[in-house]
Amino acid sequence: MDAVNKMEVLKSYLETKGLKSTAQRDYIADTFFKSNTHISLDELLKKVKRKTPNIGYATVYRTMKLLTECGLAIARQFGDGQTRYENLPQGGHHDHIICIKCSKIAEFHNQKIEQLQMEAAKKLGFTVVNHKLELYGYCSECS
Amino acid sequence: MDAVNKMEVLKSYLETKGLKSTAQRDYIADTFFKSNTHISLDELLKKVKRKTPNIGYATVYRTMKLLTECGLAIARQFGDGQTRYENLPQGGHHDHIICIKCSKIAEFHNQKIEQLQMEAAKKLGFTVVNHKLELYGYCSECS
DNA sequence: ATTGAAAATGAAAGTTAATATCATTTAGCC
DNA sequence: GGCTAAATGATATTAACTTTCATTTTCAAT
Repeated sequence: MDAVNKMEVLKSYLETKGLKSTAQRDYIADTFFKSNTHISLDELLKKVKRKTPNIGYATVYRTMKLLTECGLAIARQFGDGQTRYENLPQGGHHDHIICIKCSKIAEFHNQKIEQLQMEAAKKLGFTVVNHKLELYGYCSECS
Repeated sequence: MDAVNKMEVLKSYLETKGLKSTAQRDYIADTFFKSNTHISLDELLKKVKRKTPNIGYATVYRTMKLLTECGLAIARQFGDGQTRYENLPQGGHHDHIICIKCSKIAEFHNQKIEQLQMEAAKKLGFTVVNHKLELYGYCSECS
């Protein structure tokens, strides 16, 4: 799903909820959808303010809350005390590795790990539908 | 590793760091080691205050920071805005698989998965010191 | 056992991020 | 265009975490 499609999903979500659409919210959402990192509210606000300096923190906060609510964003906490919002990746699911010193986040995907997960779950009688895998360590610059 | 062993690990950690041992810290640590849930600072403070009402929040905070530092506790955030501390389970590290219908939690451990994690991290220049793996799905009774 | 330096404590203050409030503005239906 | 509900932006509040500081305690060296 690309940014344009996501905007459409958002639009129809607003309609079903009887909410109004505004230039600010659209711009915040669009900026978020075009970002490819795990972005915090402050970072997103800064980005948005470049073109629209009068947008307030509260509006960014409320927009991200809305996007999280309708599944277009995922709120994540990596332990540095800040909530980061994950834009649903184009290539589907991925896992994270987080530097415990500088908080840098890298992404990876390993099919074999996922297969082993399924097998481990099966042994316990479970059927996996989703998972969360986070590695914590030191990045090349901090080790 | 049981509570007694953990106290010993803590003690030797304090020694190597040149830190002093105190009744308060020992009691907080012991209380934590004997807990089996993911406990928050407030909860732990409350527990500790039952027998030692004059212990302060800051001391609990500092003790848990210390335990996290030396690997005897793991700080986790489940998205409710509170940090919870996980007591290292007796059987060593394990991962969780959670039933999304009945919330049953099973535990498993797979050495091969951990190895693949290390490898994936290495490719990205990271050194792993810790990880978090949670599978979500249906247990045998709910599937 | 006494002493002195370094660390620990507890209370309180400071910090940070998240959330709520409120007066004003805006969207969208009539 | 006018009306009503929602949105906005600034600010205030809250909650959790972290630091500060005066006092107390530990422990190693007498």
